[in-house]
Amino acid sequence: MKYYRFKQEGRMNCDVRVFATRDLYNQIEKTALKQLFNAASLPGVVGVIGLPDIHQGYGLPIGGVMCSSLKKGVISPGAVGFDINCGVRLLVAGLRLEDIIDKLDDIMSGLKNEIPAGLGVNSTLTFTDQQFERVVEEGLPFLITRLGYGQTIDIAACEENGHLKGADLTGVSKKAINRGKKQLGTLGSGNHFLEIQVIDKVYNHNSGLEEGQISIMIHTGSRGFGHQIAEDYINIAKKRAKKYNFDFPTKNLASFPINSPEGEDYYRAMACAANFAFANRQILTHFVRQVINHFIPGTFITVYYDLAHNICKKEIHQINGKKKALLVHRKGATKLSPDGIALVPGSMGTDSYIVRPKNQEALKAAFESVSHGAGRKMGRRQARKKLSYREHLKSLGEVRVTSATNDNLLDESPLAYKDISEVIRSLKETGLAEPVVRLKPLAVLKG
DNA sequence: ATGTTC
Repeated sequence: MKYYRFKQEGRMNCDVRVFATRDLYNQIEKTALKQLFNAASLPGVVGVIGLPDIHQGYGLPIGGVMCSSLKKGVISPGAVGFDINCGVRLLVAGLRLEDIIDKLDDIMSGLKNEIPAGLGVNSTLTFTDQQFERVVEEGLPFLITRLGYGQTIDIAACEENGHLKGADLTGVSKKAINRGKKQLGTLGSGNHFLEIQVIDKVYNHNSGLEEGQISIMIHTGSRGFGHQIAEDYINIAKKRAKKYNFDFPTKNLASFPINSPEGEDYYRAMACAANFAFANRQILTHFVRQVINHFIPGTFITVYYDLAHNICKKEIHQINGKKKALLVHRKGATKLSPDGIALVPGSMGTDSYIVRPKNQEALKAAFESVSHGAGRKMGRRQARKKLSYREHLKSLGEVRVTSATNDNLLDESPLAYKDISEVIRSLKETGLAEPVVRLKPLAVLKG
């Protein structure tokens, strides 16, 4: 286990641990570290960690985890971020590379036709007010058993069974609901993608997966719905700072006491956005099943796992050797599944991994968290300026890219992201995780 | 990330 420990001092309420080797540590921005110290200074915060690839974010850095005491702590909309339950789902098909390779182009254009993608794009589906309310409050169990999008066996394969409890639409603005209702069943834009992959290396045979098998990865979140909820509550938190006599170390970490009316409202609204995102990935799964079965009838597609990158949840962890009930905020970080696996996606056109914990002590010290994927190396604007289309195409190699909009292609180029193998190496070196399976992209539908 | 800049 390898981490840097910053002892509690000044306004901090707890230590900060940053999982990194010396090399990695030297690459971390000062501003990202400062954000961790700020997080540790919020009332009732009892644990803050940074994962090896942290970089500056809004309030809390991407790759940051902040735990507050459920009794005395805060809940911070900024620490969850704007894309609530942005996350990744992995599907496994009963197909091998040779079964699909000749039909890949047809399947990709089928997916492009079926799945709305891009900024501000709306769904092809319509939901009544009541259906929408039940989907976001009850999550996958309702969507699957009552609306028919998938099979009940899919539910158990998702983090929290695809349903964050306590979701309640009453604290969600009309504006958020109106945006959300039109967007359930869409891919989105930016780094969101849908990718067909082949399993090209199995490090551990307990994974149940075989080399040459086909998988599909879906990366999307809660679209305008979660974004609006985040914006609404961040604004409220900034305004209420006085009421609760909070002197936030930075505005962007504005928070509520967990047990305040506003704090409870945010949790219930955040849970709605989390359920929306689980449902969104489930509906896209339904489209994937339809399209692949259209071209290759009889194909069985299972959900391998589905996890969140940006969320806060009530969990039990050890603090100073004692079990404590915490509210764990993860931003650009994921929790290991009950089976002890996590998905670590690469950028568009690069490898992804399934990982498992390497060192149990590190796992506990990190509140069972690992990195969420290859972070950005260049900002969006910087990527557009610095990269040429030719370099970008070359970096994609054999990977076929279908873009919904052909917009901002360079923003999401593999060249604008860190090398995923470096992220995996850093997880190994810090003892957080090791690879179980490597997935190689064949074709990607870019959002 | 996002009907694209508190």
